[in-house]
Amino acid sequence: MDEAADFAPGAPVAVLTAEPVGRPLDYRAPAGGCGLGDFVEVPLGPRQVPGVVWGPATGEVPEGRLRPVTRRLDAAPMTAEMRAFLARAADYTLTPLSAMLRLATRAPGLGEAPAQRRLYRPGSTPPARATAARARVLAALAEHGGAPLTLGELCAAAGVGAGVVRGMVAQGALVEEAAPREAPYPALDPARPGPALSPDQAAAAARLRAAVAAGRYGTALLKGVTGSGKTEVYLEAVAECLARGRQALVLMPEIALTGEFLTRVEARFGARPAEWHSGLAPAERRRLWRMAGEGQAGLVVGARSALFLPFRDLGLIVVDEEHDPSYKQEDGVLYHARDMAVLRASICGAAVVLASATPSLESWANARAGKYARLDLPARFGAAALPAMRAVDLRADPPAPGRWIAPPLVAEARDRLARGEQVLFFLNRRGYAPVTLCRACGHQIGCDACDARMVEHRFQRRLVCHQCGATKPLPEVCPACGASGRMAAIGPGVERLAEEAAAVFPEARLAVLSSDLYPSAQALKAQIGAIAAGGADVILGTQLVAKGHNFPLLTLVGVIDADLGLQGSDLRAAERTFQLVRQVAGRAGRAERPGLALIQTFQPEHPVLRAILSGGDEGFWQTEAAARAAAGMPPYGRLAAVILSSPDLQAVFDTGAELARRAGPLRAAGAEVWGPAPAPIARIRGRHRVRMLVRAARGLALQPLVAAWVGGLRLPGRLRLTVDIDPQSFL
DNA sequence: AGCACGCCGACT
DNA sequence: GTCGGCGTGCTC
Repeated sequence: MDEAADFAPGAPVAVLTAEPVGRPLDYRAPAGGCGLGDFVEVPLGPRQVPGVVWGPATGEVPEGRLRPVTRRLDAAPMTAEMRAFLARAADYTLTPLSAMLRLATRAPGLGEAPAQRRLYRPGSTPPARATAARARVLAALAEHGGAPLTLGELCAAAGVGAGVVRGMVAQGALVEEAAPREAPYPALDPARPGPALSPDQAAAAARLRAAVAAGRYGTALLKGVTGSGKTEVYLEAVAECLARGRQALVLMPEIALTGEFLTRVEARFGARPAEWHSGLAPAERRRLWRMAGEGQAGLVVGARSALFLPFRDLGLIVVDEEHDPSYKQEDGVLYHARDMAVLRASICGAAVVLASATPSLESWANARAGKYARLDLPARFGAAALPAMRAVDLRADPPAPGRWIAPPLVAEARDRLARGEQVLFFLNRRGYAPVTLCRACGHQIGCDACDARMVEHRFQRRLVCHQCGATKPLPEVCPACGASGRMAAIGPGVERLAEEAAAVFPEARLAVLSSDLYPSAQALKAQIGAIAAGGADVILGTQLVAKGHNFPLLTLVGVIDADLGLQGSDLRAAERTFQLVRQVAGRAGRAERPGLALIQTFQPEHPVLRAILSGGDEGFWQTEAAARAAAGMPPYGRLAAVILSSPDLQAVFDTGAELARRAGPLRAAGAEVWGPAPAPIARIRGRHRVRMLVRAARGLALQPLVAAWVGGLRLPGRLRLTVDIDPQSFL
């Protein structure tokens, strides 16, 4: 424990806590001294809070006034690499260092000694009086192959009371031993033979293995269409990493973390990996956090926050579905998990694999520029071919009024259903209807706290605000003009589509996959599993169906409104639509049966639709890249957004104007500054919002400029200022 | 984040 | 005269 004490007892040290102080504070080293990275407990005002020994004292406060560190905590010290990662991530995202530490210490009971539990195994002496109960206890233990059991397990297995066990311990027939509650994860065996790989897969796997074996930073973009076997390929990289005794991390969009992937890992390595996501029980969270820190968790599969686990020796990070927008954390600390993965890997000498069928333009451009290696898996693995894709021109084949599934799609679906195959209708809109308006006066029901229309959710029988989650009942009487019974649902949501599907396909079993219809991620995953096993004929889904789920019986995908994402002026509208429609279409025909995707649109001649339909990926990316480069937009230029919000409208605009006045140094450095302008959603949760946007050339060090710009400002009252470096969403 | 300090209006 | 509203600022 007391190896390398960098600071002698009483020596001044800087300790970083997760408190909003933001920076390390000076303390005196505790009795026994402490080392860099040690987890400690320090007094802060009237409280005791956990922290990390961050470095030599800053000297901001005279030594005589320093309070001592209370104690060292029983946790593996934070590695120098982890500290460097947090510091660089804080600088990059313009986030206080303390907030980064909070991300990295999301484990309950950090400071407490690891919980122990008592285990029982047979002792050397046989029971003095061999009663039936005592014999059952020994038999129960023998049945478990000699592995020790807890008191509860043993009593249940033997059908005896705790008294029997206690008596046997007293006379030496049983031995009681303490074991850490936090058991290591079962070791994965990288030497097990992997599956047979196609020549393309084998070639890609060999390159990834070599990259991991090199033991230093490098990023590869692994591009392969749905079903091309990307997972098998990057699991070979995982195998290489494990064989070298280093840890591996596979990141997935939270919703894509299903049992299917864990089962594949088990088949490959003989044991399941450790899992990290927001739904984890506190004890499990603590166990994984500690095991990662002790190097005991060889492979962790997790959502984006797993990036901040205290890995001892991380050799590989895989970012699966790397284009997925959910990798960008949009509240609290604003970071992009893909970018932070590359940052962490570059610091700790790990390989990165970015896997996707439809890479982000950022990654595509980095590969083209030679910053990333590029590996393509062209063919689908196995018998299936890519789904055929056709447009349904809604101008020529419109659905009946009040309906949204056009006749060609209905006909095709009937055929598939008659053959016992599954059909998916995709509409990226939760709820029943996006707009509720009064037929008498035209009033639309909006949220009281947000500048947004409320969406009818018919299953819930309420109107829901998709910005703040507020709900209210559907009014019988128009709140504006008082007309009764004139409120009308306008436009389709996935629930309304289900209603239509039930009418058009009365025999079919329907399943609606929308995140709001399930109480927990667990329930949603169970439903996805049931559907994959054939528990439904027609699936109505929002975008979550695009995220890597495999439905073997599915042969027809109908995209109800491909124009939906193209309407806004969002920088990434084209890219997002391309990725989403391609991903959804890729759900069709994974098994032996050929798939078909029908894409409903009013503008089949639109370049994005043409690119989707033609399958000309490279052409699409080149066109998109050229347009972004011409506009100086990411990835060929850099953006930073500043969002001001306050309940006080005047304060928001005044501060925006003040910021605009102070933008001189930014402009002098070559950046453009736009705004202040009301945000597209000008009010959320009662807070008015104003945006400013900074654009700069890629070579410009944007963060220091923005930090100086924003930092000099005195913020009145309840006004909040958020800086979003590399913004993805422009709401 | 807490928790103090502090400076103005409504009561005993 | 005092109680208490929460705006402002500090925590080593």
